[in-house]
Amino acid sequence: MSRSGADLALLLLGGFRVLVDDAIMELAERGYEDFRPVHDFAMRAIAAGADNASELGRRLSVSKQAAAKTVAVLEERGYVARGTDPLDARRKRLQVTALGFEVMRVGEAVFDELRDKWKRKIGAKQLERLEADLAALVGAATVRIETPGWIAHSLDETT
Amino acid sequence: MSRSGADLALLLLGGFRVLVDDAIMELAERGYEDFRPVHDFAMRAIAAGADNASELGRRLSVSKQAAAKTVAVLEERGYVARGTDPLDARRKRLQVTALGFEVMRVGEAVFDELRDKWKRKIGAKQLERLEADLAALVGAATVRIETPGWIAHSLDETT
DNA sequence: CTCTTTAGACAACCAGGTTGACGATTCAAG
DNA sequence: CTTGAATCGTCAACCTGGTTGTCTAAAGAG
Repeated sequence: MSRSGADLALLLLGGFRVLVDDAIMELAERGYEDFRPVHDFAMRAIAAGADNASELGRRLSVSKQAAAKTVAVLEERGYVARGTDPLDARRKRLQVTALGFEVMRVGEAVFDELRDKWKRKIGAKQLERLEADLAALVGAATVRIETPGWIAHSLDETT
Repeated sequence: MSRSGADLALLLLGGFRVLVDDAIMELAERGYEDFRPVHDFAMRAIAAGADNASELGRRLSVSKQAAAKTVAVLEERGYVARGTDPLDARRKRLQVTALGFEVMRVGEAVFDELRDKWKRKIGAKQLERLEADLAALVGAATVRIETPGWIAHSLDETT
């Protein structure tokens, strides 16, 4: 049953989408409306020390303007707070709020539950094997989760 | 080594991106500049009988305007031709050109080569296993490859 | 012959990125 | 202390790839 390479790509994309769509839907049901992976990524980066928009942009490999937009929605939802920096009047210091940490925790739990569901379907051993194989295949390539024309551009146009 | 559910999602996305980015790069090197999965999809649909923009839109679950835009780039690159329909003066009959079929064939070959590379890395048996597992997990969910706010919206908002 | 449906085109808009410019502030160097 | 370069955040304009709404022309049903 030798599938084609294109089918393999579709399966991978399908797996990702099923997982993420389910997670977003579940999060919405639990009261966290329209929470997306990119939000989680940004909050993690902020919690990890990217406490201003420019730095956040650098960490996410995105322009500072794009980072600022993301921060704006996170602030609006109450997931991060923006204060002034006493040491540098240019900066707006970013901080993940309690609510922000909560939604991150719940998001993690939701993903873990989904993974458990998969584990029950194909078995723990095989799921770990699948993950190990994928890790080997993907290698060191860092996954940039947003990427607008994602399906379009290669990561570094060596053209 | 129990990974988290979020990591699993990232691995799947990473696998897809590595595959697709490599394929696009390889296609570009072979002279097919900026050829993307969505183009292949559209051409297949056209070849399969969606011979006008409105029908194409319906098949791809996309507005007829979006379909028309895709057709425009395919026509510009010489992959599809647009003629008049003798039976219906409203329609512009679409046809995949010889060049169009060529790029589809090459694209398929490129993907198959990439799959072979993976096969050499983790073994034929295990790759087939991986595909079978993914197929079981993804289930019947049809993968809509474009999807603009893909990472955002769920397929059918049962909210 | 008239009413409704359909194809395709045009325009306006949206999301989520991009680049460029700019004022305010910081910092390094003379 | 002053001055020039770098950096922060913001604003504005633009790009891509979708969307909806509107319109004309053609087709088809009654």
